[in-house]
Amino acid sequence: LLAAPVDAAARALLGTLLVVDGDGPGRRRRVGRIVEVEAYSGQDDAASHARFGRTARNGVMFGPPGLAYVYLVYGMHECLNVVCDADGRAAAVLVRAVEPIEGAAEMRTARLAVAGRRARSAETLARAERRIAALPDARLASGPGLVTAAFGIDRTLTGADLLDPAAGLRLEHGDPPAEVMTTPRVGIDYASEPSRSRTWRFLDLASPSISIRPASPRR
DNA sequence: GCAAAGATTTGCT
DNA sequence: GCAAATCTTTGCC
Repeated sequence: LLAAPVDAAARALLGTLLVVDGDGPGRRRRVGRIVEVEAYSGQDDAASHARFGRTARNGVMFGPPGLAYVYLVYGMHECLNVVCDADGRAAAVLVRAVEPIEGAAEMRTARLAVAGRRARSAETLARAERRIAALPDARLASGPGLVTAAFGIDRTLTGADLLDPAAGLRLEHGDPPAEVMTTPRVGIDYASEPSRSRTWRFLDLASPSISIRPASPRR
């Protein structure tokens, strides 16, 4: 399924469950439904990390489907990708938003921990804590950087097999959305045409957890 | 070696 | 609505 061309694989990932096992009192089980993704391809895609060919960072994108590719953007946010397409072909699907199903309290705790690490002053920390405490469960993982914050995912997981039923972070089967909307990808204005306009963002408009971005529909 | 820019989020004007 | 925060990656000299 994930071995398909990356746009088809991205569609197929919508509705799939993202699962983090609990391994103690400090890290409890979390489950969410993937409701927004973007497809990225190889050298034919001017928006992809693989557009310059194979490098130290993107190497895993050339590997077999189902591996995790986690990278740091803007020096502060980690983003989770699922490697797709056949082994040897660079492709990955960015997980942009997840709808919490189980363990929302744990996700909120994880969000607070990230905010605590980042805050530069007591005032901004208090403000951030109030903001996160007031978030509806559905908004805890409604952005690529928020998915990793809520699920406790970082770059050390790059290369992990998300299809392994025994993995601490894994994908599990979930029901696909009734209707899928497509738009151009977000935040890739640096890319040339036709890559920039390619409609490789896929979302479940019925979900309350999709990200709110300039290129996304309003709710 | 160096400089530039980034698959984002948050807070303030 | 705009710009800062923050650090890694990558192209190029």
